[in-house]
Amino acid sequence: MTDKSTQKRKYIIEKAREVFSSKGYKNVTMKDIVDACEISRGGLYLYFSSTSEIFLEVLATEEDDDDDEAIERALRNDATAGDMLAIFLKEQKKMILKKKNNLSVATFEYFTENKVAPNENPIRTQFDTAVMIAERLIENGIRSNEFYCDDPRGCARNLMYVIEGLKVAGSTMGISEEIVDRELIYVLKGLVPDELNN
Amino acid sequence: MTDKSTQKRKYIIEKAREVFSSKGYKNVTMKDIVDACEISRGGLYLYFSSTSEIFLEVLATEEDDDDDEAIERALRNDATAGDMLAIFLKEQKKMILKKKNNLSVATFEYFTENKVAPNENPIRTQFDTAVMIAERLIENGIRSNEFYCDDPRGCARNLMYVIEGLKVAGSTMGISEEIVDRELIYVLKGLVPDELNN
Amino acid sequence: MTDKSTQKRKYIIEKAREVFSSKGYKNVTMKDIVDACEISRGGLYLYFSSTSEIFLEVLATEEDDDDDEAIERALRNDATAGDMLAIFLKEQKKMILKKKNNLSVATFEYFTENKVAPNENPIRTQFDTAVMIAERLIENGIRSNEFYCDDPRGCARNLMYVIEGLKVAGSTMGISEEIVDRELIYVLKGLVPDELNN
Amino acid sequence: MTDKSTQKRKYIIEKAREVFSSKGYKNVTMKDIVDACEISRGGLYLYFSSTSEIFLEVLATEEDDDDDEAIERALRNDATAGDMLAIFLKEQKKMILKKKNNLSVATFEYFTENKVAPNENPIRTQFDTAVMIAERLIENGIRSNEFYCDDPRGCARNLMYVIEGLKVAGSTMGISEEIVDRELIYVLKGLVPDELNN
DNA sequence: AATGAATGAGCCTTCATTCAT
DNA sequence: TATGAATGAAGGCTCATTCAT
Repeated sequence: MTDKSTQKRKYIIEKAREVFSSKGYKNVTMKDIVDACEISRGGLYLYFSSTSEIFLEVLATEEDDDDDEAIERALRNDATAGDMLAIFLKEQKKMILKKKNNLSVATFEYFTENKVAPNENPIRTQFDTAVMIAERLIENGIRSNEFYCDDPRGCARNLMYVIEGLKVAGSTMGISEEIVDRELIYVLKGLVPDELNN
Repeated sequence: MTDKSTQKRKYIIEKAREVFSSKGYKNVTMKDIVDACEISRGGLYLYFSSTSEIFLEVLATEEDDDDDEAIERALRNDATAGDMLAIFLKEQKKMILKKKNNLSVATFEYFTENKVAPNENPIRTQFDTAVMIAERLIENGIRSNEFYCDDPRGCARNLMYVIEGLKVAGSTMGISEEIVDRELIYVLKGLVPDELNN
Repeated sequence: MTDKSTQKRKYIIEKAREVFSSKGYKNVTMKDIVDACEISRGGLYLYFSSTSEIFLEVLATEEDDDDDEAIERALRNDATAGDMLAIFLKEQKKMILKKKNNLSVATFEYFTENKVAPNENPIRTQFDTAVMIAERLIENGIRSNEFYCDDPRGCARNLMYVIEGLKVAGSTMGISEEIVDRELIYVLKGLVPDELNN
Repeated sequence: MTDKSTQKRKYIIEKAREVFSSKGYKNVTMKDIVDACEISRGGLYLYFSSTSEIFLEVLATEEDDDDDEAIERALRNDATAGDMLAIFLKEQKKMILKKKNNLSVATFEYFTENKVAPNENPIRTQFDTAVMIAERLIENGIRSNEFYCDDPRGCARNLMYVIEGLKVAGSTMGISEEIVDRELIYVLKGLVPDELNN
């Protein structure tokens, strides 16, 4: 029972993720999720009692992410720092350009109307994690003399804020791959010793 | 007549701006605006027939902005480039920290569900304008030897994307003034000749 | 004033006739009439206070009808009874096939929901008039030996009920000119001495 | 489930029939039907989403009609052709005089604003059926020498158009039983050999 | 556990009617 | 007289939520 119902919760979460991914947060009704899950209205209420509750669980339940894995693999092997940062940025680009399932719109919608304590806020957690990863990658590069930077954390943060900005731009004004590249390269230039920039 | 009704339109727009400012876009109903304006349901329909229509007019109607003016004044006088950039950033900070009426959430919501031709998109226009202003200010600083930068436009863009990122962060994770300052300073450091950074 | 306002009433009536003619009765709003007359909402209320009131006046105000006139002319001259009946029926056909401005739908709608004393009912009046005319035409024909009929009034009534039936059929099922002709001819055959039918 | 909901549909249809019967088509709102059914607004929308949809089903769902049955019975026994025609006409009279649930007004209203392909038009179908029945009855009478007529179909059609005309007259001008009788008798006289008319 | 019919609150929209100018 | 802005009642529709089965 408990086991079975845990399974069902997971099932609902995954279906709901798809729904939020394509419709954002506010546009999603319980019926949308009921339909996606092909269960009954009442059935859904046995597990969750609002879209908000479901959404939080969707966020809490990490999607299987082969990307982080790719980075882990790279870190374990002998990839150069540049290679690894490239992998990281490629992932970020996918999200900016919506080439991958993307909860960012839904998340934005959710957290703009539901204020949450900072430390419980998955958005912040994800952001902080991303900053940390970027920082680690940059430090790696510094150690291997590929990059130069006297404030790796500051740089990582700058990078991530630029990426956030690009995500918004992608959703609100539309943005081309070229523009994303241009901005990312601008940031990266600051990491490369001057003589290489010429 | 026409004059009076123009007044009323303006009145509605301003009330609506407050509403969108505090509730975003999707959550706003015609009733909300009716209530804010203290007019009748039918009365509102005399002027506008949907929240979307109203919202677009809110965007189109520039809020009286003493900030641009402040910058203009500064430009006319003998303010240093640094002073002027400071004024510009102070304004941006206000928006990030929501210390001033802020449509960015509503705007985000609107344009994520209503795709618009790039050149008609007020968001993009505003963004481009801000980039232009920042670029101009930076160039000023370069001319007066206050700043150093070999890609003023790139730097202006980087600055604005960071600011966009900070706005989102402000809306979704919450953000303190310190953090905003830290990020802006990080960008500015890149503008100042190295010897001064020490 | 009185004179001027009488003119205006007439003006409104005629514009309203067009509206009722094309939209029926129930679909017509005060605004429709206001728009057709190009006057103000309040202005219309100075003359009439409901669509019902206007509609009754439309009915009461005979439309200038060149058809009756055509018949009158025919009656004055030496047209044969057959010619005259043909003119009469041609008019009826126009109405059935909606080739002329036609209040019959509006009238039907009005009188099905507003019961009126028989003698004040313009529909009945018009119907009775039409029966009378038909009767007179038939009698003419009998006198000239063109027609044969021992119950001219009954025949006239039968004719007019068939015509009413054809009007409904025209509005509800659609009806072709051939069918109208066929039915009218069926009735007329009863008027022609048997030997001529062969 | 399906069975229960089928029952409910039927229930709604029957209640709606009464409503349309007494108020016509255009005056009927979803609320009227909700009230008649004593269900909730939302409940009705579970089954139907517009008055139009409901009305079409009302038309499609034949009301239990003991009349056709009466005729069938008569046909099976040794009723004379005259008897049978009398039964048929009695039914028609009921409808003309609104002594039985009568959708003709509503139907008229519906089909004057919703044009439908002729063969899908239930009004036409019903009319054609009635003509056919009348024709059959007349032919019966001819075979038994009760009636005389050299164009049974034409006569049947004439009869039905007169009946349609009488229905409209009933709705718009009001009509007495005597008048109905008079008109029907007029038509029937044409069926009876002359010598009997005296 | 699961179903899905039913409810009713809440927003949308239109229109007859009024009223200050 | 004439205007047209303003009102609010009425009806449409959707959706979260409940509940009998």
